[in-house]
Amino acid sequence: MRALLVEDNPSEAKAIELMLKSAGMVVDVTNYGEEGIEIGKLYDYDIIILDLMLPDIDGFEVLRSLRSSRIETPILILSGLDQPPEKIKGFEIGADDYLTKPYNKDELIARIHAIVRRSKGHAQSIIKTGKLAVNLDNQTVESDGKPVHLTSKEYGILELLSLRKGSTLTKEMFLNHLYGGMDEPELKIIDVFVCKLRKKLTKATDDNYIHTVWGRGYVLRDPDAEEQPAA
Amino acid sequence: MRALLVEDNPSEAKAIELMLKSAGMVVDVTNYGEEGIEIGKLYDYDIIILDLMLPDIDGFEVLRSLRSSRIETPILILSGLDQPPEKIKGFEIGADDYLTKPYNKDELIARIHAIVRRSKGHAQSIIKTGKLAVNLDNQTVESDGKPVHLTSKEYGILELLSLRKGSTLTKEMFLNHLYGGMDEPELKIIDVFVCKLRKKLTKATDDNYIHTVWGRGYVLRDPDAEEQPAA
DNA sequence: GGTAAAGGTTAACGAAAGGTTAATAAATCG
DNA sequence: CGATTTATTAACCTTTCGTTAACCTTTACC
Repeated sequence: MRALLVEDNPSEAKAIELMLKSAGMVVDVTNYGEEGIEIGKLYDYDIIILDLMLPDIDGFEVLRSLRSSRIETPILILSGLDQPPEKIKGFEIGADDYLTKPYNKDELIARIHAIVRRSKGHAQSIIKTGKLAVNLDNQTVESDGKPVHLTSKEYGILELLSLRKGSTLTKEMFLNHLYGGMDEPELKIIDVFVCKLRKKLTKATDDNYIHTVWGRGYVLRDPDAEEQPAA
Repeated sequence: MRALLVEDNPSEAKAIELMLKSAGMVVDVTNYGEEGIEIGKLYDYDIIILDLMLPDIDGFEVLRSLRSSRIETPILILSGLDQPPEKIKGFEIGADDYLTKPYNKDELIARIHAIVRRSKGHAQSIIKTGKLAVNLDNQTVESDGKPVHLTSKEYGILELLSLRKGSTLTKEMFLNHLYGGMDEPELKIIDVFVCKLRKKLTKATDDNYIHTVWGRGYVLRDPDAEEQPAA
């Protein structure tokens, strides 16, 4: 999961960044609203966390600007103010959730998980595909109840496949989901992780869940499913 | 599907080109309005995507020039301006749709698909012919609900046949639909793909959909249909 | 703080899929 | 029948994918 944090206060930013990373997220941080707009448009984040109190631009401006650029990324607003008018204003122009400081870590993480899940059309935080069960909250995977150990990148691949199961995802999308900032490795790394992941999954399930779509990417599909309307 | 993109800003052009290609289109790009007019007349595109803000010529001039040359290719206009007078002016002289920047990728692709479909007289994005169902949006084919795997060129042949089913299409038309720019292979390749495609389709349907019109080309026809009024 | 283990990354190479050409066989027309 | 067009197959080349091993980086633990 890839997140963008827009927070002007550096120490506050660092604190939140650590919270997010401890929950397994890939996090990009900016202390400037303008920059937030810029890179928010540039990359495809799973969520943008936005502090309302920015020095150069009002947080609402960032939100409005992103939305008017048709950026559909879910946005969670953080705020010290608990003023109802502000709150309502924020929701109206398209924020997906609103959290008032001080908030606690677990609540922040839980809300983020819920927003991202719902934005991809999943009501539950456990996504089941055949014998596989991917738990988005604690980033674990089970096969028929037995835990499957995955490394964090392997999990990242499976997470994206699960969130968008049934559709073909390009390697670029995986790269985008797995890495933050500018230091992306080579595309080829995705092949390697898919290979490792497949090996672990077939060992655990005796089935093949990840299908290759030549020249396009990969799809997650339930091998027991009757019919596939195609993606 | 073959598209011509006329966009003066090179980085913008590259971005859009990638979007279109990721949706499986064959794309030619030009950064100049004059050139857009020229190659727009020369080749038979399924759609022309036109940015209004060109350095040498006004986008409307391109549009007007193409239309006055009896080029009926559907044209989608992109624009940074959201001024109603401009908009109306654009539609009046024959644009088929109008999209204001910034737009999002899915919307752009969806509109293009819709325009091309309608320009060939199809209301739905799934074209059914006997047991065959060709899904133009995700480029998949089904026979009685079962997926038929086609390579991208094979699909390209069937796509054009479906879009213009009932009419005889020359090999040149297929070549034109399948390849962009100047690097077209030999005409003969169409025979080869039609052969491969037929083989897959008869295997999947036990029927013959693609008929040869000697000396002219190929037609897609429903084998169960009574009578054919000729193309 | 040093060291082993685990994870991440790159490089390399063979396998597979797709695209193209060329060659040959079959069909159609005059 | 001969000329031309089409059908089919095989061979070839290119791109993409799968897999492994080696190498580097981070983490965890003593």
